[in-house]
Amino acid sequence: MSNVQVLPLLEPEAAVAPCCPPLTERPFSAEEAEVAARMFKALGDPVRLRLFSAVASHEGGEACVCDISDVGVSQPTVSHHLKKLKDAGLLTSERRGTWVYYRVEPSVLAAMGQLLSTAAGP
Amino acid sequence: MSNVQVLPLLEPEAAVAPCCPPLTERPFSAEEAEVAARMFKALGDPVRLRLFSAVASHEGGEACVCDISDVGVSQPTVSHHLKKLKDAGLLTSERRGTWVYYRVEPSVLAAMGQLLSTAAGP
DNA sequence: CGTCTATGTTGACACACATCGAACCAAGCG
DNA sequence: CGCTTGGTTCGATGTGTGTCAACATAGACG
Repeated sequence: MSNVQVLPLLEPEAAVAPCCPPLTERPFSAEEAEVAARMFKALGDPVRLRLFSAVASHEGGEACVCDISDVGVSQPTVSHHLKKLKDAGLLTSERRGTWVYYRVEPSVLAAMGQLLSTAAGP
Repeated sequence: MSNVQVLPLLEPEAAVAPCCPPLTERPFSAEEAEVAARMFKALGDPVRLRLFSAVASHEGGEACVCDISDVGVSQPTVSHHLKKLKDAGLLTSERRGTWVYYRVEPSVLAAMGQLLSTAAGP
């Protein structure tokens, strides 16, 4: 049983900087690939991508679950995917009264954008 | 008037737009999410990410399998992942004599970069 | 307190996937 | 032609994942 749950807490500063250089700069090391693949994987599901996009594009940068849960799957599945996005560090959640609001972790888009930035920019 | 270049500034589905608008622009439709998730998923594996990065960063933009197959898995597994990347449209392959060369599909980085581009740059 | 709505959690199940060894093609070389 | 090296395909196997129904929790409200 290799079900070790060692989740290294993502410190805010650690989450921002050390993700990775652009994919085109040099071959990724195993560690870099592990970290970056986790983000890509989290967005590698259509339902999660729609949820993420719905939150990211929602006004104010945050969205209540009730506003984004219309993606064609059951409510527990939505909750499951939101949890995955949260575990991957892409979203944060906060309960305010009856509803739970999700919000995009700002550093994430920057990190992934840097990953895909070509060395030869415009 | 045959060399008119239409700039796809306001028409996301026209011309260049290879798959989707930025994630932050509006909620993705099911079809957009399906297409985009396929690319993210292809890069959502550490081994594939290392292979892709190795090809993308290799000089000349292409690499022989023999040059990038040192990622800690067996050679059939490497071939399997390269095939997946090829099926996802991220890589192309060409046999030249003894060796097989892989090369990054150029439009891919642009497409994914556009996906993650925030309306307001950093 | 009891009840209703909004989310999260659990258990179960089917399917997909990553991985390997072995067998199989392709090109060069004696 | 047989041999060697490079690469892909095949079959099997264990693990991961998406999904749902059922249950659990957290506030709001009467």
